[in-house]
This record gives sequence, C-alpha cells and structure tokens, in this order.
Amino acid sequence: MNKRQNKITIVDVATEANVSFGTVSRVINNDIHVKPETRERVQQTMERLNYVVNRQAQKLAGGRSNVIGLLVPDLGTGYIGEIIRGIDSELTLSDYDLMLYTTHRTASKEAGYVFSLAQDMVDGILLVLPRNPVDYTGTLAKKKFPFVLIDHQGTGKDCPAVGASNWQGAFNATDYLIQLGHKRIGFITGSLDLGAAIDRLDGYKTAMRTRHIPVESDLIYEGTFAQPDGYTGTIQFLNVEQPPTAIFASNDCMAMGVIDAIRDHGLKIPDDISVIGFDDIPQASLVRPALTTVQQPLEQMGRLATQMLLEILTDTDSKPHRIELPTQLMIRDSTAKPKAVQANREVIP
Amino acid sequence: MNKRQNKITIVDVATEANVSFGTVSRVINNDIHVKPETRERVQQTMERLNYVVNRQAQKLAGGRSNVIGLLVPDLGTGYIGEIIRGIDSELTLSDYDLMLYTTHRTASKEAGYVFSLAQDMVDGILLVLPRNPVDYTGTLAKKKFPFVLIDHQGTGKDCPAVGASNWQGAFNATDYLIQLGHKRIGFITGSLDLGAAIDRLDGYKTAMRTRHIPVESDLIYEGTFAQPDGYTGTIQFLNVEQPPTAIFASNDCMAMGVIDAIRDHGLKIPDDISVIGFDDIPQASLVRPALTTVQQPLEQMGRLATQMLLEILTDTDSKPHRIELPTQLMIRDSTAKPKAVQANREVIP
DNA sequence: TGTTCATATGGAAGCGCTTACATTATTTGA
DNA sequence: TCAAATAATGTAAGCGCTTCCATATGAACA
Repeated sequence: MNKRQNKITIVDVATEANVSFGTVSRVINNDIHVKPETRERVQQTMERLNYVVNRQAQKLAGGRSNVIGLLVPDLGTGYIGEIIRGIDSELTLSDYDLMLYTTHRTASKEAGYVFSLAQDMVDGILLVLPRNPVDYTGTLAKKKFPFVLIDHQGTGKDCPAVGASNWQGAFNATDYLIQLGHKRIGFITGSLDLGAAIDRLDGYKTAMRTRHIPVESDLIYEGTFAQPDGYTGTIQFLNVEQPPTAIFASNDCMAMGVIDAIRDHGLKIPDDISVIGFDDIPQASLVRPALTTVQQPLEQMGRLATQMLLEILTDTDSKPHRIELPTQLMIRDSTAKPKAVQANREVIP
Repeated sequence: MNKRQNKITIVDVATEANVSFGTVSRVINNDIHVKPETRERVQQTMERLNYVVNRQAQKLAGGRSNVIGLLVPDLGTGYIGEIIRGIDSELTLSDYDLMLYTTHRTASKEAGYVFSLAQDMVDGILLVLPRNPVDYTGTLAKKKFPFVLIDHQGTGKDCPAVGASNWQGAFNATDYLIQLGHKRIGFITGSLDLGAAIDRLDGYKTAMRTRHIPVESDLIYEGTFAQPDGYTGTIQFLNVEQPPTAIFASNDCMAMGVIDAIRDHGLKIPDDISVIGFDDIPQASLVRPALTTVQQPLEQMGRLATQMLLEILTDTDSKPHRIELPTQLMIRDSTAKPKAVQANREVIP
C-alpha cells in the first residue's frame, strides 16, 4: 500500500542536481571531499525536492540511524515523565529521534532479545532503572553498544551513568527532621533490590546514628515504591507502642499513602506527624499540605544522560564515567516540630 | 564499532537449517508454501541461534517494520502519560514497538517532514492532539498512510479517531453544579482552537440554558489548558460584582490553578466556592480537597486507538470511523451546595 | 509408465543507503 | 611546460530482508 509512493531518494536528488548519488551521500554525511559549490547545489536540490533521508537504509548500510532507544520499566509514575522530558528536550537540539521500549513488556523475553531488536534500530540506548540491571548492562557492555544508565546506583561496575545523590538526600532529610526535634522517625524503604533504595535507607540510618538516635527495626518498613506501601507502613507504625512523630517515605508516591493513612486515623499533618517524601514529583507541591520532599533533578538527569550518550556516540572512545547530581531538600508544609517540642517552646520563653 | 558483530542473519539460519534463505523468510512471514516439517526445523534453528529479525531491513525490503509511531504534542502533563500506558499495554499484546515523536520539537519544520521521517520507519501512526491538526491529517490522508487520531474532535473530516464525549461531560458537570443549587458558575475554557475545548464550552452553555440560567460573558474566561490560566481566570471572576459560587475549569491542570487562587484569597473550597475540573489526571484524587472532575478514560482511549490502528494495519480496507467514549463525573470533595442553599436548609427544616 | 498439476524450494533483483575503490579534474613544483 | 600529487566525483558491492519467478519434487491421473 505504501510502496512506490512519490518517495524521492538519493538518486532522484542526484539526477536532479547532476551529480552521482555518491556525491549526494557525501553531502548528507558532511564528507570533506565535496566542492563547496557542488555541496551548495545538492543541498538546494534536496530542499527543493523535500528530500528526507531514509534512516532505515542509512542504518542498514552501516551508518547511524539518528535514533536513540529509551528503555523504561514503566510509564506509571510522573517520575519517568520528567526524565523523558529532559531527554526529549536535549534530543531536540540534536536531530535525534526517540524509540521507546517499556521493559516490563519484554520481561519474559531475556534482555538480549530487546537488544537484538534495538541494536539495529538505534545508535545508542538510554536505560532507566532496569528491573534486572546486570542482565542488561552485561549484554550491553559485552556487545560494546553505547549506552547510559539513568538513576541506577550501579553494581560497582563502572559504566556511564547519571544518578542522584540518594544517600545525601536521605541523610539531609533525616537530619532535618532530627533538628526539628523528632527522635522517633519512621522510614519506609523502596524496593531494596534497587541501589537507590538501599542508599536512601543508608542515608537515613547514618543520620540517625550520627545524632546518636537508635535505629529501631520496628520503625523501618520495607516497601516497594508503590503508594499502598506507604499506607500499610504507616498503619504499622501507628500500632507501635511509641509511634513515630515523623515518617520518611522513600518516594513521593508512598508519601501520598502515608498522608492518607495518617488522615484516616484522624491525625493531622504536620501537627501530629510530619511527613517527608523523595523525588519531588509534580504533584508533591500540589497536595495539601504541600509535601516536604527531597528533590531529584529528574529532568536534568534525563538531559545529562542524553548529552553523555551523544558524546559517546560521536567521541567513540570517551571513557565511561558516572555523574551524581545533588539532591535538594524542598521544605514545604508537611513537616514541623513535634508537638512536645512545640509545647516546650511555648513554656520556656 | 558495532559493525560485523556476531549478528546472525537470515542466511545463517538458512545455512544452519539446510534450506535457502527464501524459505526462512517464508517461515518468518507465515507464508503458506512451506512444508510443516521444514517450518518446524527452521523455527527451532531460529530459536537455537537466538535469531531476531532485523526490522530495518524488513521494512526497507517492503515489509512491515512492526513499529508504530506516536506523535504527541508534549510530555508535560500526566494526561499524555495515561494515554501512552494504554497504547503500550495494547502493543505489548501484539509484538509492535513504539516510536515516540514529540511534535513540539519539529514545530518549525512542517508536518510533512515528520511523516517523511516516520513513514519509512513505522507502519502506522497514532496522533495525539496535534497542534495543527489539519496540516497533519491532510498530509496523512493524502499519502494514504494508516493513522488514528486520539482525543481530537475533528474537523468534520471522517478519519479514524477516538475521543471522549466532551460535550456530555461538560454538560453533566455543569448540571450537577446547578442541581446543587449553584446559579453563578464560572467557566474557564481550554484553547478554543481545539475541538475538545469548544465542546466543553458548549456543554456548559447548553446546561446553563437548559436550566434557564443566563450565560454571562464575564463568567467565561478564555484559557489555554495551562495551570496559570486557572489562577488568572479565578482572580478575574473574584472581581466580578457578583462572583461565582462555583468554577468549572476545562481541565484539571487549570483547576489546580483555580484552587490556588481561591485559597490565596482566603476562601475555602468547597464552602465558599466549588471547583470542578476535567480529565481526572492522577493527582486529581490526591489534592486536598480531592477534586471533583470529569473523568476521561485516557488509558482506554489509548488502548482503543491502538486496536483501531492495528486493525487498519491488518485489514487494509476497514472503513474509518470515530469512537466516542463516555466521560464520567467523579464527585469528590471540591464541590458542595452553595452557602445560601446550605443556610436555607438549616433554617427550613 | 508417462503426463499433468499442485506444492515446495531456490535464487535473483532490489529497497535506499554507505563505503571502499576507481576514475577523472585540478593544482603544484621544477 | 609536464609529471606528480591532490582534490572531486563516479561506481560497485553489500547491509538483511521481501518478493517474484524459476526450478524441483511429488502425487494424481490416464
């Protein structure tokens, strides 16, 4: 059906411009060996004919396709959306297109399959938090295929990656709570098979210990980054003999669950319990009370990762490195001094 | 760098299976003319060799690429995310991959360019709310390229499309407010160059007139679907001699702006002013008070559109049709009877 | 047993491009 | 001025596949 349309090819341009198609190809690829006038003439012809290079053929013939692949685990959360925006805006500047793969789709098939597919389609791959990282990075590295990891606190392996300082972010958030006067701080973890989740837990623990506050196991609830975990974890905390006066959820989604649970128990935020999240997804500032959270520069991460990939793509042998972007505590309305301290304050002065 | 890898081709499979590559191709394409045993043998060989067909070559040689293109205006809102999820989940079932184009990127270049690009890359196109619809649909139709429009109340042209009943949704929401007792209802429109926005405005007006409530121009504010419009519009409404007791924003984003504005004026929702949105994006139920809104079945729209496209792709001559999905009023906490009515109630009984 | 069909397979051409390599035009130096 | 070097262009092969046409293999019939 869509065959033999009025598609114009390199040959048409060549004929029209009175050169061989080889020359046209050279113009397309910015080859040195073209006389300026010829180049000019060919370019004008291309424009006049509305010629657009066929990337399939380009890639097939051994060139680049100017397409980069993006592998994401899921589209559910605003989280990925932010990252994609960064990627997209960076790509805009560079004439690359984007191929989107959701890894959950091919969960059954092995990682290798995805690559075989992607490989002859795209020039490089951006990998967001794969479910089974080693699988992917292993295959990728072995095939020497250009790629950059996003938000993946790696398996020690030094491959190009951009992430955020999860540890520092969690540390700061916890420390902030402690400074407010909180001593009993509940922590809800993410999926602990993810480096980011571990780092956040570590940051929390370290902050507690630094301030000589014991880390109690019944104030740590193991979640999976999903909203219901926040709810369940909170319920559990509330049943502890001496419930926490603050809850730190490993991401904003779970923090929303925390808020719901607290509210359902007739308690007020932040008066009775303070809540902190992680990520700073768009709705964090929209909920009431506005959520205090640790901001991850998601969009910037996407942007940076793209830049890195593009660099690898051009500068064939740029050494792999890992960039860690700073996180930032966004103090909003869901945190306050614990009641006891507030009371004290009122009495003392 | 990534040339001459251990990539295995159709020829490798052929050799290994002791048939010609033509036969292998036939197996791949489910051609009738292959002896069952041969087919079986070839398939096993493919599996053993981890063969994955090269879609570029496939497409280039005149076949399908099993990739469909998705054109979206932007990734900003959760809105698109929801749609993509639907598309993705449907695609999962059908072994197609997804190519993502953001049209804002190529705003400068004409629509035709995008297609020339997409055309030899993908088998069909899903188009979400393009900025300049006619441009796109025109080119598309002319080239007889398979496509489906999503959430685009078209230009009369009957091309395959799936949308939601914007008119009905707006009508119902408005009527609900009226039934609650509201008489002065502010309406904030979307970009009126979009059919969906017009339909919503129409639904509002019709509901008002049906109930014999005059439509007043100073209770209609022309927005663009962006959050700040909600804020600005509300400020304007509040300065009207007799301000509205309810505000209906044409989408949830703007409703968030409305909420902020009301709050900044020291008024309470829904006690002083009721608020209704449109879309039911994820955070609608997360904000406080939870937003009453008109739910668009975004994910389902994505899913349906994909099904339609896939059908067009297989069943070459299925006639184009437009599907309209019902919208649904989600009553939550941002709407209530107006004060006057509440007062009456307390007095009368 | 030899003819016909249908059925199954092999092989060539070509999709639009890149990239050697071959060829021709142009410059430079003596 | 002419050879030698260099710049510019043309050409063929091939990327991995589909598809059409040709050939080979049987089965069915006379």
